[in-house]
Amino acid sequence: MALFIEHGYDAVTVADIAKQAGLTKRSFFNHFADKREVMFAAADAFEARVLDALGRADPELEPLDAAVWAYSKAAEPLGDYPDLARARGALIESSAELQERNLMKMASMTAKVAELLGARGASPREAAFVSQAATTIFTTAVDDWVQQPEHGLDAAIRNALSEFRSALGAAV
Amino acid sequence: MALFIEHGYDAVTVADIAKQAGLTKRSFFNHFADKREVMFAAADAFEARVLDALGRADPELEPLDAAVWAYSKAAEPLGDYPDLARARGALIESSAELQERNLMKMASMTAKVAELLGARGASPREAAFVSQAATTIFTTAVDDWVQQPEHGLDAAIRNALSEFRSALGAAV
DNA sequence: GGTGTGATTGCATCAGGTGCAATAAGAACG
DNA sequence: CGTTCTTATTGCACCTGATGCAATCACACC
Repeated sequence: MALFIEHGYDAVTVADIAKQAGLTKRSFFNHFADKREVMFAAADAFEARVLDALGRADPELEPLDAAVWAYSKAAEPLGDYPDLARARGALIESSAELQERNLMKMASMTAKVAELLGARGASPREAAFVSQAATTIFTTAVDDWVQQPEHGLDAAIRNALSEFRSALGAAV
Repeated sequence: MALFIEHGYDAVTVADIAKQAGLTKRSFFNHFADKREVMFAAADAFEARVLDALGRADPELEPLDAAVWAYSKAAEPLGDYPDLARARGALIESSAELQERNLMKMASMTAKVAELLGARGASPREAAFVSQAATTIFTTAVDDWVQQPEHGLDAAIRNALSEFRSALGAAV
């Protein structure tokens, strides 16, 4: 990430990354499926925490509340490093292929969350809609928080959820 | 698309495509930014129709209804060719890089729709949430329709919108 | 000290993608 | 009809990402 930030994502080659890590290009591809993946190792861990939290969520909670709670819980370790999140976000925004990969990761996580919501009793359709809503709420909250970290990520999530409810409340 | 369907996306090279079209690899890249884009020429045209329709939508409609109406209107020309949509969908699903590109296109269109909803008077936040909802509803409807085309795409959209409302109604 | 296992590497190879300069193909014009 | 201007096509050199395979290195374990 340091290399990417300094020179830009496109300007850094896989050989550069490998050299920085004291390895060869070939070894890089033993650890990461492609150049993009190196930016998403943390995201994979985050997904695991989300799914874990959702599995432990209060069964009484409505699907949307449960999903948002899981995101909130999983995001707790990130809350102390807004600068890191901002740098990562800027990097992703700077490269189309990173944006694509990011969307893919989010979509994949959304699908898995939906599956767990289904296991909690929601219909597949409801689970899919609610999970998509939770993803939207979470990414919106992160964007807000990254720009104004002072109130904390948790508050940003609660705020985004509330705004989502009032935005969709009129229409639904 | 015929080549992709016959041999699979990965197995077909850009040189193959160019040869089939009576051109060279270099000329292919004069027409398409990359190999993936060749699958999304129609999608770009669809986006244009969505934005155009939304511009003409009844100003009295609530944001979500306006957006969904625009998708419905823009999708009319597709309604007669469910087989084509199914083949295209299967192809995209078969390739991770096509999925990524598809998500990117949808995200980009979602952002543009949100902008137009903003121009209709919605707040940026409401516009973003509603536009994301409309995208979810539309893609869900297309999936449904592709599997059971007999009731028509328009009915599938209306149905998905209704299901969205009832799924989010309890939570919102 | 020997052995087995996994990580690392070198190498060859391929496909996607780009910049640049040359050239072919026409359309427009006198 | 011939010229000119524009645009599409091409060839070529070159780079990066990515993969398969075989060799080898490091090292924990017995």
